[in-house]
Amino acid sequence: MRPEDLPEIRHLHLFRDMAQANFESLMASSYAQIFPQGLEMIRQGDPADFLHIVLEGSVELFAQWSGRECTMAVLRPVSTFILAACIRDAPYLMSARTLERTRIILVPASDLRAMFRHDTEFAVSVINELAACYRSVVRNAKTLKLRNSRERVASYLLRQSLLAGGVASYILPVEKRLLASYLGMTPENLSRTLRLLEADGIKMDGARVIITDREKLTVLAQPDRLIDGSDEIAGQTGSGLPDR
Amino acid sequence: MRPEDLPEIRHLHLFRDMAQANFESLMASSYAQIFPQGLEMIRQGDPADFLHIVLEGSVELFAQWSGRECTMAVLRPVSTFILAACIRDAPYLMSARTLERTRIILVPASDLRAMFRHDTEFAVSVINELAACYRSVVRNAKTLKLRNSRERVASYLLRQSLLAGGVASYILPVEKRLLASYLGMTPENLSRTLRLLEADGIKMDGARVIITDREKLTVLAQPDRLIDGSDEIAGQTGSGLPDR
DNA sequence: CATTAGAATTGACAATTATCAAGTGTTTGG
DNA sequence: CCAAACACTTGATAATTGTCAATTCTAATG
Repeated sequence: MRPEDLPEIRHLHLFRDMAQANFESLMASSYAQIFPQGLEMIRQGDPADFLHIVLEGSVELFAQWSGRECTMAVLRPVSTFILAACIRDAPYLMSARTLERTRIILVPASDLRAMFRHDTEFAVSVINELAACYRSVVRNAKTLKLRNSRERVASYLLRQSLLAGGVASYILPVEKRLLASYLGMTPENLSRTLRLLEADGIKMDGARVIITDREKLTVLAQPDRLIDGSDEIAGQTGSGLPDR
Repeated sequence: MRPEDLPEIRHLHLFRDMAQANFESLMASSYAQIFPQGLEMIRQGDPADFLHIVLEGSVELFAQWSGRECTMAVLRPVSTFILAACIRDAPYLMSARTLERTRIILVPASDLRAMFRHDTEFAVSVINELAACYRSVVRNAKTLKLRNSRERVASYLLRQSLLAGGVASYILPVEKRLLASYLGMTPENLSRTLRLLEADGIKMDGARVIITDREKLTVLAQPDRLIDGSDEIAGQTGSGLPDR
């Protein structure tokens, strides 16, 4: 692991509050690895031996069943993944593959489990992290069950704009076929839906999204902080989403 | 709270391992409440002030958006709910209503948050509980995205049979319209699907499910421990589901 | 026991979404 | 720069799922 990695990892909520000595001990047993693009680094069902931290590149979490697969999330630096499997010492529920050349830190799950018994501040951080992850998946399930595909696309586009600071135009952060899978639809359906949304305030130009009529898009997307928001730190207002 | 409630609560994984004095302290600030049938006891968006424990009756967790609603889970004794919202001191993401007359213990969220900083064993229990909840929602999201409604129904029916010990016949634990919403479909669609599944090894008689051809149903349902399983305690085999 | 409200079913139909196939565009590696 | 691979789009069609309306069934209540 490079020495310049440590501060970046240390800044993560998960590691921010633990004692320095404990952080160093955890990092001492961890190591970095670089994966080429398109490598399936985690296969669902395998035992969870390492907490993963993305430092560079990007990673797709996906699930498979009966010959089908779907994208569950895309992770970018700096973030951790598959914490829950590590904690429960259980098989991964999702697979992971790199979307580009990616540098990952691997933290042994057993050290992790030992550490939160030893360092209360770290335990509290793990609790907060897991609670946030849980709520994030619940939001996801809500969008899948309550919105149809057109509404999911519209709210996704609006949310991305807000995440980028309310800009009127931005580049999609992922390929469209991957976005389609993430949103629970086929690439063909996404393609047609994006076209149809040109009547509702957006315009596509390749991977560029241009919001031409935010009011109209908002009426369709009905953004909701209990779905599209994220758990902000107390005191921050966050996404600028309405209460309901 | 009744004195006979305490052992039941104490047996929950969440409270099993904490110091007795701490458990008593937590319970001392908690109180019981009885709700009539059909009462909306939690409204999504409200601040999370109490961890809830169902002691008698049953509770539906549901989500609302834009005039629609869907069932997210049904809880029965003895179990806790909305732990994550309490921990993050954030608004509830789901609403809750009683499905029958229900007795609930309310544990103040602030006491809860103070307690896991104070009692390491409790912190570890919270970590394990949250990780299990997270994995449970991920399984849910997987079934929604990877299976069509027929497959969701089939795997639900098979799973319930296995949970009841592999019985060939059992009563549905919830009303069909609620089951439909839980499975992400309309009551009409569920009704028709159940009828169609009579060609695939099941037979319905009111709320009774009769599995007439387990092999055939299994071929359709393709049960998968990474979706239909639950995080068993190490050493136990659990649901009897295949690895893939 | 009769009444009634709500659950469940069924049919007809509409909307949504997926599939298949063909083609266009874009990127990448030799 | 060219060729190949792959993403994306579009059209035609099929499958799935939802909606609306009308019964039938079931369970709770007075």
